[in-house]
Amino acid sequence: MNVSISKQDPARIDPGDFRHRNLPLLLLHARESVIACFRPVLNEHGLTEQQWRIVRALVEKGPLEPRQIGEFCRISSPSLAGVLARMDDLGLVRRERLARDQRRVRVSLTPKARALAARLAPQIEAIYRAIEDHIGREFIERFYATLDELIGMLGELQPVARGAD
Amino acid sequence: MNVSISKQDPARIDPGDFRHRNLPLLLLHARESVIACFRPVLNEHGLTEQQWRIVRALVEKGPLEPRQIGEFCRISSPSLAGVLARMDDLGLVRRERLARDQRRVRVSLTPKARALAARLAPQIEAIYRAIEDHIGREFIERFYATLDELIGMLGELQPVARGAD
DNA sequence: CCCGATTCACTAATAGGTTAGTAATATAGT
DNA sequence: ACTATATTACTAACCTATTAGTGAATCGGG
Repeated sequence: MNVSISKQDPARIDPGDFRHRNLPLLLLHARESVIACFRPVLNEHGLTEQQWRIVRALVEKGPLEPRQIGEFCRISSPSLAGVLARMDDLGLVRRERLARDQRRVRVSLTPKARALAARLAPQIEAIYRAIEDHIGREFIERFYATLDELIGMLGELQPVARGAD
Repeated sequence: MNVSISKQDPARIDPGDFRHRNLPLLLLHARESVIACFRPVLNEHGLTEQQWRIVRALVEKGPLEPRQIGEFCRISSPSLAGVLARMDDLGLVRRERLARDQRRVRVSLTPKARALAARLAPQIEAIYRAIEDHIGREFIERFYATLDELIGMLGELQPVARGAD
């Protein structure tokens, strides 16, 4: 009699079992759409997205240590090791041990990287303006605020999840 | 006299040259915050995020061809080749050539993958409810709508950029 | 029917992400 | 001073992303 009710068999799965759209997927798609606007100019200058994030962070904040770069640029420590090594090879950054704490490293931009950033920054800003022109400045401003809010609220949810170990 | 005006030297770069926050970075952070809620349960069941996206897509839409999976799950063709091969090895999907078009492939879920999805789906849905409880259902609904809108609007911007080749 | 162009899945090479774990250094407590 | 702990950057192994390019199959126009 209850044949029409799904889930009588726990091994059964049915499209209707997903009441929520895949949010990580939607965010991936959105990010992909945005980055696609910038990737052409980055590639033109031989930079990857991650490298540009780091260059920009160092321009904005001055020399940083790897863990600070990782936190600000959202790059994990293992990824960062490779990225910074390649950037060092390319002559974009310099790495030096701190005298007072031999564990730590100070990463700073080379003149070459500064010149690159100076060439790139206006192009990047132009793309932001083009995006604003197309989809509306208010929309973007609200979007920034929404993302900040989401990150803030999920940040206080995660510790709860970790407590369930 | 105009020393206070930056950019007198085109090779000079200055934190103030960035008037817009890094949007791809903000989206990355947001996505990271969301996926962090789900990753523990996925790992518990031995699935990567990409594998779960594919399983879910096949549950929702039935058997698909690689390029359809790639489009829906936002996975590039080269990545997909590896992901599907590993999923095949794990016994999660089956791949068969179409008789009428030997270039194409049909990917379908195995019973094992269906059982896995049946176990996972309620847990995933529970996490969505926990998120809704914490940050508000309305917020999430608006957020979905905003992301859709952004994707839609950027989708019509990109062809313009490609026209500049 | 044939040939050029397109489509499809795939490979190769390199970069980055995730998880787990390591070695060196520094710090706190005794 | 000395040991236990914590921190920092790093390595290893595996998986995924990006870019470029390949070969097989199909399609469309002549």
